[in-house]
Amino acid sequence: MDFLLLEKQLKAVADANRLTLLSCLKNGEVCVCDLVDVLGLSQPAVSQQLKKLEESGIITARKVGTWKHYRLVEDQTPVMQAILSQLENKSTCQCTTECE
Amino acid sequence: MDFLLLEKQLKAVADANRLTLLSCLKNGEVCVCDLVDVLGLSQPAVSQQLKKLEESGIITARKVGTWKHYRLVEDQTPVMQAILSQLENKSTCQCTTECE
DNA sequence: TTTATATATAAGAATATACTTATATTATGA
DNA sequence: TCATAATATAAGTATATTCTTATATATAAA
Repeated sequence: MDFLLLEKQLKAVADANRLTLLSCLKNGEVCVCDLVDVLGLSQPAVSQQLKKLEESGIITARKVGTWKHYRLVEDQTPVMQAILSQLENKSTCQCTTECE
Repeated sequence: MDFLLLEKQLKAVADANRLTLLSCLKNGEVCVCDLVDVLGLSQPAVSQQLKKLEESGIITARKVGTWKHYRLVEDQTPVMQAILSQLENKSTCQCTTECE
């Protein structure tokens, strides 16, 4: 694991809101609108947080109509595996809208 | 591991200079003056970085005369163990001054 | 087409972070 | 006790981060 990727991923997760987002995604895909409800921030703020996690290779997304479903990347680094295993599984923020 | 400690430790390590400091400490105790040489920053800057790592429970120190020797805390969290194991062992920055 | 909905991007402001230089503290040794 | 050395703290500045509101984009549905 290279140093720059390690630093980038650590910066991405070193934030309470983004750790909460990851907790929500432990159970599977969640769409942005549900994550907005969980964090209680504006929609653009959540979108920006998700972008940061995506750009560091921790999460990925697929579009379903106008929705966008984010999920954890399957292949996580050892450090990310350790971090994710410490997060509680927030199944409450499961995708509520009917998903394809 | 509680969420707040996790966030605090992640914030502490999410920085290239502080990751480098941890690399230096993997081999054992190092005094501040040697760490200053490694980072190439001012002495106060390094002192502040060390403080941040100490306050999050990752490193600790002992005084030896006017020197202060920092080292990794023995009992690391699983997340910190994973992070530390990814860092290269920078033995170059071993304490050069004769230590007690 | 037009309208509505979900999400992303842009711009700007508030706050946090990480340096710098100057100074304080503490221990040693002359 | 005075001077020196190692480290810490304080204050200020530059930069980065993280929100907000406004606007753009893309899809779906009327």
